[in-house]
Amino acid sequence: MDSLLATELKPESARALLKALADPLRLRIIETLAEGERCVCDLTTDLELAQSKLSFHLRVLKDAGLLSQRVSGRWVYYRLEPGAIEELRTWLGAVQQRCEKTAPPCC
Amino acid sequence: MDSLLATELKPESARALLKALADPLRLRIIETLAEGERCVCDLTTDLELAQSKLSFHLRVLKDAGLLSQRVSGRWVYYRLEPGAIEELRTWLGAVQQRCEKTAPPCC
DNA sequence: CGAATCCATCAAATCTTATTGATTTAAGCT
DNA sequence: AGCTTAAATCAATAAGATTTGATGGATTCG
Repeated sequence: MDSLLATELKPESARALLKALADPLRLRIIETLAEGERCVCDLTTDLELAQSKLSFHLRVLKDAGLLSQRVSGRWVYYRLEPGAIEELRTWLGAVQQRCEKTAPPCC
Repeated sequence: MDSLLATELKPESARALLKALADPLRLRIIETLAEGERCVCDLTTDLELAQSKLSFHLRVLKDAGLLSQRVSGRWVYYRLEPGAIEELRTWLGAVQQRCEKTAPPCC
């Protein structure tokens, strides 16, 4: 029915996305995963991070919907969920619309 | 020379924008200012906020480039800087591009 | 001038996030 | 089974962000 409509992001989810992206380390993770799916152990060496630290940030990104994971044996592979950023852009577009009324200077 | 090119946002500034937007109260301020320019005293009553609290968040938004201010006598009027959100959207678009290579599953 | 109003700033208290090192669960290996 | 490795979780701490109430500068008004 509304399959063609971009489902408007809940403010709550939008904020989770914004907050997740607003961190330099997490952006590094995202840039790295842009190269392709990686397992946690490769990420720790590539990014030179303590394992538990990386795990913490991966969780933030996953909870926000920016990453998904795939488990294979002992390894866990993370990859980007590119739709998430698209949704955020759409949401920002809506905010922008509301802001562009360019209301008259007050008083 | 590059006057027509959207000047790419520095990561530092992008993060400031993301962080500034990732807060419910600050989003309320933005939505309110979307109605038009307002002085701080009107905002305190409209949003029912302590003055120093509002002042704090206005500063965060202004430092991120989302608001600008105009001083007139005792009053300070804040208004949206709509270009800021546009810049953020552009920046997000660039991130998205980098992410959409859809690299092959690892291993 | 003196009183009142608008607003920014400051310091202290509190709340939230991030880091660290240790522990735990699960899987694979010999 | 015992040993090793991968990764999540936990508890303690550190670091940041926000809130609160107080203070001070600037401006207007009587």
